[in-house]
Amino acid sequence: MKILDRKFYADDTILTAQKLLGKLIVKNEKYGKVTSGVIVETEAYVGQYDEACHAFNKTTGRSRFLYPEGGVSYVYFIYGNYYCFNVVTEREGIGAAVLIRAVEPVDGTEIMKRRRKNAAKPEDLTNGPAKFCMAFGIGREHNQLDLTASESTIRIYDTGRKNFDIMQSKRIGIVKSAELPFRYFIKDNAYVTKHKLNTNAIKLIKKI
DNA sequence: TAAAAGATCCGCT
DNA sequence: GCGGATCTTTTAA
Repeated sequence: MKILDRKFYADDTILTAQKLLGKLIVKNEKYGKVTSGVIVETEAYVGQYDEACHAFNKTTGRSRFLYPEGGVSYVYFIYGNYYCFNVVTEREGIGAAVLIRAVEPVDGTEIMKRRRKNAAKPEDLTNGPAKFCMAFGIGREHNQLDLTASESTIRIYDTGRKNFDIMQSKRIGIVKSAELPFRYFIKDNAYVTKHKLNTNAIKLIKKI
């Protein structure tokens, strides 16, 4: 498998959010083990005209990490309890990123189960942005990682997975710019976040 | 210095 | 489907 390179992330944020579906995210664990999963749900945060983006019209203590060149991680803390993991996109100076909302577990599921005691079923391990971070053990120390480097703790690979439909909907849990349809997910995948928006979603792309 | 809001999860209905 | 928990980050004064 091949690691996604800088060029992949330099693309338009909305396209990158779609292209990340079906890709494999891998994190190194102790004793040579890894946790990994296929990305099945993403959201785009584009900065310029998107008020929900942390970088909209400003640079703050945390949002300064949204401006490096694409392919770097952006991890932030939310609701007093949870972490969310993003991938910075486009070129240096543009504050935009893709939020990883859900993955389908591949390797290290026993580690994920240990970290996700509340998960009754396998699909509860990683079907949500903060659940994914809990299952993978992602925290502040994983901010600003270069995801294109083979020695990085977290990397994203091209799997060659195909034959799936991409669905589009409004984003979940935001108030500002809530009308923008920048959420993307793989149709009929059991590991996608459960939400009423799923049924109203628009069919977008057929992958070959 | 203080106050309000927040890219969520979980338990209960 | 709905509301509470919980505390960091941001913004305003």
